[in-house]
Amino acid sequence: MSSSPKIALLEEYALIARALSAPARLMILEQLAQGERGVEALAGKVGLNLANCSQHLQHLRRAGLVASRRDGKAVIYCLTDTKTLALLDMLRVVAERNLAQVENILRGLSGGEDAPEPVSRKELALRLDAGTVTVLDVRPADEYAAGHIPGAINVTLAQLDDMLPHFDLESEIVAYCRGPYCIYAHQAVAALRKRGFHARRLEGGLPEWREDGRQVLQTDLV
Amino acid sequence: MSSSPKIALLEEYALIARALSAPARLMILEQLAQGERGVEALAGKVGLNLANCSQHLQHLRRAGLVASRRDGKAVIYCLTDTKTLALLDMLRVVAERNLAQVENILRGLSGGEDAPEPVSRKELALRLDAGTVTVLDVRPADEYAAGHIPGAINVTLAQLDDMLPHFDLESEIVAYCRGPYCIYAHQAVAALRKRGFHARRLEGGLPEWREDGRQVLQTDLV
DNA sequence: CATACATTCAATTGATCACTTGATTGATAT
DNA sequence: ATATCAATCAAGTGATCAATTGAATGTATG
Repeated sequence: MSSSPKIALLEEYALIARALSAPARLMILEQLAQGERGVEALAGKVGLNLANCSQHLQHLRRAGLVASRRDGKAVIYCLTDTKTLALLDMLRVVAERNLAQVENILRGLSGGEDAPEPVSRKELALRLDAGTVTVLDVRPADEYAAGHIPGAINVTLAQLDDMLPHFDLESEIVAYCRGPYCIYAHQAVAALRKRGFHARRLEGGLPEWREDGRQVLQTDLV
Repeated sequence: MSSSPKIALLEEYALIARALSAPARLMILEQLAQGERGVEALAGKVGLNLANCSQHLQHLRRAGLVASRRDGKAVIYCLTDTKTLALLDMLRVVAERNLAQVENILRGLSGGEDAPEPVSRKELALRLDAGTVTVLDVRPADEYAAGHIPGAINVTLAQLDDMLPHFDLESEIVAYCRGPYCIYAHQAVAALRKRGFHARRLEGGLPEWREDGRQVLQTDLV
């Protein structure tokens, strides 16, 4: 019951903003950006109670950000619009520019050092063709299997130390993860640089890479 | 008290989203996009209680979206970052793409007809130079005085009917207002088209025009 | 120094939200 | 049909929020 059309419009915009105003829902959206998921899988990944996760999903659906379809007993959710990724990224950009707390946390992730500029997706694509770079996918194995950059090696943070001897101290390493909200790549780069490697983050994550229309490899789902 | 840096980051992003989750605050931001304002002026424009407006402003400041300075007895607020405008516009885009309700309201504003595509700022600038267009500023007189597109005529919706005889039925009229959240231009275009004029909206409003680095004229504040 | 003014703070009320628990729906398999 | 499983619904609790009112703060002016 809105008095004027102006307020009615603003209430719709506010509905979307409200949908983005809970960390749990941002994590759900980050997961859905990787690909469609069932409710139970989402609840597990995000660390939520099943019923709670279902409620968050319906909150997101009311805001038009996700859609669902039935597949047998399961209900599969997905993003309705890849533009949502741009909105999420803009939210991050504004946060990084205006909130000192965000800068502090990011500096903390880099071990107090200044992190190097991320590598653009275009540059990585060129250097992948030229073979002058090692690419690390720092996500959990199941997400790597569901789709990854061709040539990328799947190494979780826990496995990283064991892998160090296999890397070249001279050539550059580029790490990526789920996207701008994911900190795995930050942490991997910090760990590698502390040990003397030349490491940088990829700008964005797999969803952004896919959104660019670049090739994504899927491991057999036997 | 955040367990992990990841959640701490997401809480910061969510803080900004929460700041955008109330229509009143979106209206405040729209006003501040026009230029800096005192608390009382904002409260008046947005139709809020003074104390309430002050609280909303502090909510926005906690999210880093606005900043304040003292000027004598008054406290003047302004946007901290023009990137915020891009975030607000993205919010609108996602809403228009995914919420049927938004489409309904916008169609209602255009009197049930399909509204024509808006005129780009670049096109308007060219046609202003060529003199092949009439530009209407459909905002209140004080906002027009504080800054407007050179050559634009200030006509509020209430005055529009009286001005109709002065307009040419053949040449095109372009109307603009505060920006993407403002519906004055929509309504003016609908009214003009209903009467047979060739009218279109400008894409964005004065803040976006200024953000492009284009000329803005200010009426003397004698 | 006292007064007036603009803004903020503090305390209250009603509404909404996040999360939990337990019951219910919908679809498959035996 | 019955059992089983995934997901949603319903109800309850504690927390947060929006809006209002009245008091307190800080700044300029007499």
